[in-house]
Amino acid sequence: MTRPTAPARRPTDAELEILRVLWDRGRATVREVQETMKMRRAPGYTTVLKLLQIMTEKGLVERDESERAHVYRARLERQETERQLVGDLLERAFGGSASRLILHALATKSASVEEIAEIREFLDRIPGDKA
Amino acid sequence: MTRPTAPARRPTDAELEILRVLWDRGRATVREVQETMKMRRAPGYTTVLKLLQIMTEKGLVERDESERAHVYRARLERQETERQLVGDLLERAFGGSASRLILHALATKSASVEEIAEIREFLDRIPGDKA
DNA sequence: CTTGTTATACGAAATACTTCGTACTAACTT
DNA sequence: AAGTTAGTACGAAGTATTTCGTATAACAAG
Repeated sequence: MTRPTAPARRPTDAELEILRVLWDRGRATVREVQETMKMRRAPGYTTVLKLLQIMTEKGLVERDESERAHVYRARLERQETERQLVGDLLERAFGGSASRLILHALATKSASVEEIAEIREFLDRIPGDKA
Repeated sequence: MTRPTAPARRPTDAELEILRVLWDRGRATVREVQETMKMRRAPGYTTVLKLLQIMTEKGLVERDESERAHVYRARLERQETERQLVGDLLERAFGGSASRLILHALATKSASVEEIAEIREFLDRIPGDKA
């Protein structure tokens, strides 16, 4: 009865947590990922395994099976996935208006002085901005 | 076997689309929401009805049943929900670093000259920024 | 009053997400 | 060789999301 739902264009919550571990470490076994994640969420070993298997099917990660303990790594660069996530939110919630999203992000006050300087520099380098 | 999943802290895709219609119109019947959505996604009438019923249970929207055709409106301001969504992405993908998120948003090039000026003004008003 | 229109309510189906148990296998220990 | 350890594979359960059909009630037109 259900029209096939449009394919999810973004990693799920659990997938993103795993990807972040892989981005930080470059490559990791299931055990290593799970140990690292125990800090935050503490999913069981087989849960992480299952997720990595699914992520392999989806093409989110690559698996090296040459060793007994398979070694995984992210298929996309962190930057690329971040770009997708931001683009997705931009469309879904802000109708593509980057500034509205940015003002919210700035309002979280989590930006440090250095970060703000970095943002200024970036603004200065945007072509066509004559302000 | 499954530990109850932590409650989703954000509206789903379909819910967000409906909320956007309600924010734009202020209040609307199922019919009005569905007509407006036909442009983009074209879900059937009863689908929109069901979603609004669920959203009522969740407390995302309020229902006025005084007329035959119930009238719905969003419980939270657009701003508040946007803030939640941005905060959520910030945590999930950027570890709270607003500037990394912002640089991605800026890189989409969808920000107009006016918007960039607005962002600059906002930056200037951030206390403690002596750049 | 009968018929057609428009509404809500409700249930059910299909997919997706997350979790973990169980089975099995390879490797290491004693 | 037998037992222990550490790994993968697989299936299943529970919640969530999205979709729509069907039933039913209210209302409007003849």
